[in-house]
Amino acid sequence: MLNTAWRRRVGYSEAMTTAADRAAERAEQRRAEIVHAAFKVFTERGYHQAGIADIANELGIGHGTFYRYFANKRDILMHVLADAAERLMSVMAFADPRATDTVAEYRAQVEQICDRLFTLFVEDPEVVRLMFVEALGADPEMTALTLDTYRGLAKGTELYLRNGVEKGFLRADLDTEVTAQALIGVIISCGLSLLTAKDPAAQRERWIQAGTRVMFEGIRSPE
Amino acid sequence: MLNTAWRRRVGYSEAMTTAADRAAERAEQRRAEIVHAAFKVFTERGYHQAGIADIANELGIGHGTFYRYFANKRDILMHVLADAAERLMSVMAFADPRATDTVAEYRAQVEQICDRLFTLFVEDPEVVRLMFVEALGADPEMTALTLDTYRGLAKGTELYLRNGVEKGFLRADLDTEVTAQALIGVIISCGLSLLTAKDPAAQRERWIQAGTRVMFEGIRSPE
Amino acid sequence: MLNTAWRRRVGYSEAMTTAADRAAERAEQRRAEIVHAAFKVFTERGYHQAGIADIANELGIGHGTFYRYFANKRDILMHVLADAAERLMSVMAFADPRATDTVAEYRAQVEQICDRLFTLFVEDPEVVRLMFVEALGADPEMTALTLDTYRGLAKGTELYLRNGVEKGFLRADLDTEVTAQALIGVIISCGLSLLTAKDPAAQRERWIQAGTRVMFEGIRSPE
Amino acid sequence: MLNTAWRRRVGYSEAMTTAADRAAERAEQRRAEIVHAAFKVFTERGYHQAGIADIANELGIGHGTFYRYFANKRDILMHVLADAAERLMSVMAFADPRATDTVAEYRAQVEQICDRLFTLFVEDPEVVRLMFVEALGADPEMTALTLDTYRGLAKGTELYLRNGVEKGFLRADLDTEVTAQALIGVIISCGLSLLTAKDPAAQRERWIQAGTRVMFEGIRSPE
DNA sequence: CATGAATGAGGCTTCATTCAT
DNA sequence: GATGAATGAAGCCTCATTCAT
Repeated sequence: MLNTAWRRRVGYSEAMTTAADRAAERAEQRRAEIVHAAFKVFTERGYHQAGIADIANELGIGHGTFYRYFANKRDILMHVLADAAERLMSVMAFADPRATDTVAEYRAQVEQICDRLFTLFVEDPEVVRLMFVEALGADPEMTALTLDTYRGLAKGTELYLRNGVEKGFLRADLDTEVTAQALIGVIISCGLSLLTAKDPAAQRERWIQAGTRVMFEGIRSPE
Repeated sequence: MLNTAWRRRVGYSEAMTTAADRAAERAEQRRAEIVHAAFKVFTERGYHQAGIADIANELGIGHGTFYRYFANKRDILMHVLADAAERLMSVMAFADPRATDTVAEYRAQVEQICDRLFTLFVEDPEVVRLMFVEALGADPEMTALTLDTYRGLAKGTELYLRNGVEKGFLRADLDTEVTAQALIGVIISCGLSLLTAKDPAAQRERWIQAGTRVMFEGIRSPE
Repeated sequence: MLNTAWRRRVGYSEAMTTAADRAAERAEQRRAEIVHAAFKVFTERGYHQAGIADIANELGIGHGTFYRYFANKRDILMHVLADAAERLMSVMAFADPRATDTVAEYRAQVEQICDRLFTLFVEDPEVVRLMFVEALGADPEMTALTLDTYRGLAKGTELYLRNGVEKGFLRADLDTEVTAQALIGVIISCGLSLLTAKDPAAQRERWIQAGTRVMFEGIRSPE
Repeated sequence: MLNTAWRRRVGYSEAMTTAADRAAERAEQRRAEIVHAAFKVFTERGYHQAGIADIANELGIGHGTFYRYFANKRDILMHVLADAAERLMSVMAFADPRATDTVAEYRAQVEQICDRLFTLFVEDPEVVRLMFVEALGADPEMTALTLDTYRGLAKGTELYLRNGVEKGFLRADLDTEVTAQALIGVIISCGLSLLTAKDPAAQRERWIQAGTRVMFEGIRSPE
């Protein structure tokens, strides 16, 4: 379940009618705006090069206001990353690991996940930039946190592999843990690649094709 | 240790007795020491958290001395990364892409490369940290440069795949370019994984096994 | 005192009640305070010996505050010099070059200008110090700029001389350009002289007398 | 006799045959070379912008060597200025203040002095740059010293004026002290003017003409 | 609540000077 | 004597953060 360190807990209550509630709603909206602006700024200039003033500027608010919503620069980074992670997760966690019973089914499932994932990469390259670049290098603690997140993604992926092994349509001796990490590596590489691709949409297709081929059949020629 | 594998040996003539030569040699040694110290400091604290003073302190030299050998902080980063890249390359570029004629031969070759590569990852995790973490996130320009480097690694890897396709022991329709990038992703993921592994040496073996299995045979169960 | 003569009055509308206006006014006042402090510091220690911290200290403000109002050390120098130049100009440019028709009138005009000018020199020796010492030697570019300023002063002085030549009360063959520069030289020399004079006020009178005598009649004894 | 603060005392003994003497001679020569190089460097970049390394570089010597001949950067400045002052003095002190008995004779003398002086300005603008720019603004102490030097030059000039007053060919009520200072001002202005003149040689002539005309006859038209 | 003026810790970099070789 | 490697004081500047309005 990923790591919870940068998970936002946004508790909307269903009835939001009092003035205080409306204020809280507006505050929450403001927070979201700031996160959005920070997303853009961190992506464009990089976390360290970006300043609080840049974020405030982006929104046309005073930079003092920023501190009414976030404790400090690190805090907003955490929230931005939580947002990015959530977007990533919402795509990857869509399917049910135990829903497939045959290679064909699983393959279809993988293709679907990849399709959605790589679409995200093409449409929101900021997510890639944040998750695979800024989060990784912000500082040692951030690096550790990010590696934990990657491991979390791998754990999620592993569930699919284990399902396949248990149901017998994947190799019985598959090292599900390491293999899952390797697959995450492929995904990261795809994300980074699309970041600078001239025609990301076209590349996306190739990655889906090539990725699933290797994943399922390997590279070797059928004898 | 660190300073031998990757140091540019400019080919001094065997007679190295003049004062100028000795001075040049000592200067080169100093540069290497500083690079080594920066390696450590950047790895431990991260590029942005690290200061020139930290590097100088590590060596017990005045921080003014640093500037006799490197123009500025960015300069030393470039040199450190060049070193890291060279170490990585020297391991990956060891084999001859066109030397193999069968899957078995190629697989042996891959296993050997992985063996050497993952050994580097285990023994010099700093290289991993520098190449896959710090280089990526230092600043936008560095990010671009690093992605270029990754692409270069992929291009190198592609040569092996193309050889296999041409010789017929790899699938004819293999998308060598994307597949090579995917393999680089696996390598990156392995590096990052070993970075925080409890028992990196043990993990190394699993990665070699699992990695080559997926790569050659895919994950699917033989029907 | 200092801050009134030369301050650019941007013509605020009489109703200056909005917060924004008051803020702008305070900012302008702050800028003026900093310029004033810099005036003092540069005069006392010299431009190169003075530090931003000295200026901030002089005002009892944090040195970071300085940078909210001026881009850098060079910037404040430019502003200080602009102020000094403006004060100098406002004294010299007071009279109308074409207003005089006889030697006597012109001489009275010159005496008045000198009176005002040398009064400035006595009362605000900082202006002299800044314009004739610091500005000249700050750096090669500043030197060129300052020499240009001197030339501008000479150009202004030349207008008076040309008026006299045209009206016939000054020598027809007067080299107005060079003579004007020579007169500026006399003024500079006076300023520098008063800078270290024991009794500047007394010296001032002598300069006015001796200066105008030489200027109009030369040094030679009437035969 | 100027002020002695930056006067070099170079005591050549007539017999210079022993090894020690030859060494001393070579040392003296080295000192002169360094002064010459510093002259150039200070002139080109300005005192503060110039570094000891620049001077050493100019000569192709190690910058440590510099300190074997001069105590510090300020020391070399003093020597350079002494050199410049000497050159200036040697031109101005050429004539005998008491040698003239008529206006015509004195005027000829002045023209000769100006001729030599302004020739120096044209041929060695570095002297001007050093004496009238760098010396003035190096630091407060230097400024004071330089103003003293100017006063010394004025004192020297005053001797000529006093001679004229005593002999009756200059106005009896001439304020010789201030007038002398004014004349120095004209000379300074001339020097600075020639520094940036497009055709210094041509300007030189105009300065001599215009300068002596004003000095002797004033600017007023003969009635 | 919003603001932005004020702050100062912190970091980079320069360069005059020293001193061992 | 000559050298230049080493040094660290000194100074500029940035920017995250605070807080009075």
